[in-house]
Amino acid sequence: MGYEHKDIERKWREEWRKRGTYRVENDPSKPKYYVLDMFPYPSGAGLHVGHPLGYIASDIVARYKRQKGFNVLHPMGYDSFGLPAEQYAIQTGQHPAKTTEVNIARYREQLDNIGFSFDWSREVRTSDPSYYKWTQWIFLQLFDSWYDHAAQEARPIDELKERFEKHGWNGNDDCAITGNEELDPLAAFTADEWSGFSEKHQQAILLRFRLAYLSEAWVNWCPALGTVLANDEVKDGVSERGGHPVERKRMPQWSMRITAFAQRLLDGLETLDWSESIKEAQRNWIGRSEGALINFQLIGHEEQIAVFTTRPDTIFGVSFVTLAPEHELIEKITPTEKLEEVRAYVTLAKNRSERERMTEVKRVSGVFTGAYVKHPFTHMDIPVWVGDYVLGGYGTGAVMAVPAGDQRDWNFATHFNIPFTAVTEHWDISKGADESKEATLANSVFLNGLKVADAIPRAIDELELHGVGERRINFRLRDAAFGRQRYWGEPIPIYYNEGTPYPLPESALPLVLPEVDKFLPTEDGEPPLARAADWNYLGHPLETTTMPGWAGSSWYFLRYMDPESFGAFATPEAINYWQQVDLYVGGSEHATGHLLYFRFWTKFLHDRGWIPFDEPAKKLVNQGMIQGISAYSPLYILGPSYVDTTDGWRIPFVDGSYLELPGFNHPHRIFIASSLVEKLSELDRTGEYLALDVRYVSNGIVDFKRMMELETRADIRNGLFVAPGVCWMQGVAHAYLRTEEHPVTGSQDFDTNPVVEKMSKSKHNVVNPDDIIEKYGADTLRLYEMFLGPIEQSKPWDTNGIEGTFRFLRKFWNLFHDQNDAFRVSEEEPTKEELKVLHATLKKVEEDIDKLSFNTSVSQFMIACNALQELKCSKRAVLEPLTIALAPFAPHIAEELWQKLEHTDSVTGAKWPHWDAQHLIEDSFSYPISFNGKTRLQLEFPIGLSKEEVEAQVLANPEVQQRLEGKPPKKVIVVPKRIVNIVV
RNA sequence: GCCCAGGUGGUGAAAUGGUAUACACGAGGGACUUAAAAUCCCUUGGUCCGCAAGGGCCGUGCGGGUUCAAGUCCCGCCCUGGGCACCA
Repeated sequence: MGYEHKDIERKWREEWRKRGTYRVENDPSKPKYYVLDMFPYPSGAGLHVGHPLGYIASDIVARYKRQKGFNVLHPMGYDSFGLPAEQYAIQTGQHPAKTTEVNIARYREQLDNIGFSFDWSREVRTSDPSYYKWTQWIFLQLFDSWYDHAAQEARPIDELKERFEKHGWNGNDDCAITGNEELDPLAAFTADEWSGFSEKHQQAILLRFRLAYLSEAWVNWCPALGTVLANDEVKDGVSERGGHPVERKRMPQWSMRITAFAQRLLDGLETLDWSESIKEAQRNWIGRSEGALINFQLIGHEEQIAVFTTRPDTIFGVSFVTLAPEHELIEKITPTEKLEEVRAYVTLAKNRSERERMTEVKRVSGVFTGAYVKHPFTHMDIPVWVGDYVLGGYGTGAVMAVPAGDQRDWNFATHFNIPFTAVTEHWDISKGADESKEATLANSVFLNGLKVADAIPRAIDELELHGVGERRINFRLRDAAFGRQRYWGEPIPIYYNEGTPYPLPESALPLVLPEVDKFLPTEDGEPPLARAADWNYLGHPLETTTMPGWAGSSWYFLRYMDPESFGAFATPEAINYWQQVDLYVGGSEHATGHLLYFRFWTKFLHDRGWIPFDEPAKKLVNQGMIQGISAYSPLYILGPSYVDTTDGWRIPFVDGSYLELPGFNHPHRIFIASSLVEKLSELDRTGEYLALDVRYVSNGIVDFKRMMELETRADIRNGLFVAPGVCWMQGVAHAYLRTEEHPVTGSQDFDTNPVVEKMSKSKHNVVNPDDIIEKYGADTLRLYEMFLGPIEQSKPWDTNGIEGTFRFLRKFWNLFHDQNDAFRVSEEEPTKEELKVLHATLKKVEEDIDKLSFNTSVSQFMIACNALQELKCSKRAVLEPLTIALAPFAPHIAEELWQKLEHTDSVTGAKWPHWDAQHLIEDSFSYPISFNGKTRLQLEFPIGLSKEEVEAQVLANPEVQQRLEGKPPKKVIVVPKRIVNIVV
């Protein structure tokens, strides 16, 4: 009886599906609102309670906006290409498409249980050929484009070709050109020369300008995964997924020229309503720095060494030049007698893994090349060194070393005893470098006496005047690696004619992922696609690498606008109607990956005229993580011993006696499976903690009874548990729950150590939303997730707290029902007080949704419910609008009550109730009377009273008089409807 | 090291410069009940005085400041979480 959440929720899920309640049409007569959640990857683990947090928030906004009269696009789909399915395929032979299908079905089921208002008719999957046809199409457009820096936009490559035909190329006429430059700079050519070039040569040159291009590039090669990783997929020298070692390697590589858009990606941030931390992360990632490019003439060679510096003002402090070990001039300039030594160092430095270089930051290493350059102003000889503190991939791979102004240079110079002088006033160079921007220059000829800020432009002017340098803006952002030596991704629509890449014609799209016998690289190290029979286009070999995970997710928001569109990724009508995403909700871990590529592709599509806006999402909210509370029990290993049981199980255990463990109230007896003991002894992990499955833990105490109940179920291998008598862990074969000699009988509790950390399977702290919904219902789950705290904050999940929201829903239900659960709503006129509760709630909830402050709106509903219960109010005029307002938060119960209120339409379409300020007007206000800011008493006065009247009445009050002890107050401050403060 | 976010009861948290701790959990007490569940009511920052009614003092990471009034604004620190990093 009462609020039967299971029946209600089942009924309405079914009803919504039947009625097509959440279907959205592209209806230009209505104002639009686009709410989007970040694309989920359908992992095999399914959803835990942390995942839907953002979806619930966006669903509330979507439903609210719909009630406010907007046509709301709120779609969902799957970023369904990706590594885990492929890893699983390699292990099991199961086709990734199949695994993905199963995982998606599971995701869908879980999502459906929560009651989201997604329009599933618009679902997209990146691994669906009808979708990736357009991912490939966009790739072809990128291949067909170059970046015109003068116009600051992407243009068709044909225009560049025309330009070459007419004017040739002067070496740098404002075209973006990256990749291969440091190894093989592209020389200028005339129009005549261009015409004389072979087709192959012309294509090779055009490739240097295309926005999707193939080049020899340094890549992060991960041998264990057999693939190339992007910079943001590598963390601490190992792969982000799986933690395998990664090495630097040079190989032909498809890349995206995102660097061409660096300045616009930076500038565009100013226009976005995104969190400051995400914008800052992107700014750091793009890493713009202003400075100068300075050329140092090599002595005895034609070449110059170009360096980039942000401190050209310290030019007179240059005491040596350092090249990165990868620098191409090293071989050339090193005299024969030094060659062996230099080569040895270069080999060593290059082979030092990223990890070593990271952990040995403080270790200075380098070698003198024997070569010298000329100082551009003083014409003194400056030695050239090689040092691994200079990075090959940043700037020009060379620095002018100013030990007096840069700490790293100072360390290097000090280590190798290279002499140097101060370049700023009053500085003791024996103590370190003066990196202060407030310093005044010294020993610097024409810069003497200038502040750093003034010296920099002056130095650049001089460099330009002497033709030895120029103003230069440098970006940290690198071009994005685009090819993956992987099977489960979009095939790159490129074929090769005598080694030259050509685009497939649009008519050949989609280039469907072929069947292969194994999902592994071939014997000679080719990617899996090389295994496919007939992997060619009209006899020409097709590209065998596939696109990275971020390809499909860089434009998916456009496909939702028009998912069926056959002739375009979306029709112009659909794009013009839906425009940008109004609210984008997702995790902040995508700050520099997805969110940057997403913006990049949007800018590109804008430049080429396919979409009318150049930022994908106006407002972005990062939901915080919901953390798990892990329950730890100390792990004591006292040495393995075994007991054979009568039924043939080998019960390994560790000392059968109870242990008094420090910090725990109850004695422990811990048994550990033999294989585990061996493993742990090897690892020497005695004294560490083991995680217990949180399903058995309540308030930090293990509920032994519950554990026994749950573990008699079929799937006993799910997780670890420790009991007074038994320890059992996932993946340990020789463990058994019950023994003859050590029967587990009692319901003896024991303590665990709670630790708040990331919710994950490996920590046994995962809470599954399905379990919560089973017990409390989806509406309670939705409310509770919102009630936990501000959306963007991380917070631990504590199932114990959920009772509060569950109780609230039951109380709300009871407002509509009598003691016998008969529906009873009166048609009486509401009282003034009841109306005040209603309108205060509508006002607060509306304001809070606009601020995305959902926790406070849930509180307000609770306050209203408590107040109405107190007032014994069951009047339609109050409850009906409240039901509409609650619907975005708890749609099932609201729909049920709405129906009971004799409505035949859905509450989803009900107009959001208008709140009226007249119901909120108070007659009087209870003033806190404070003395020197400390509240001492309350006095009630009518609202209409003037400041002076209030002051007079307050001072006339006997209690106030008593506190004043007859002395006149220094000052009395009256803030109407706020406070009275008396200064004594 | 640099950048960003944050620090308030036992816990999750609330508070346009204006009554700090709303709402909820937990805890304690009580009502109803044969009992349990459910529901409802009361208490719940610390501390001191008082039999009590009630009252005093202290309290939003620490130290200063502005203000009639500071969790909120300013200056200087400390701590936690996240991001970046031999980036020239």
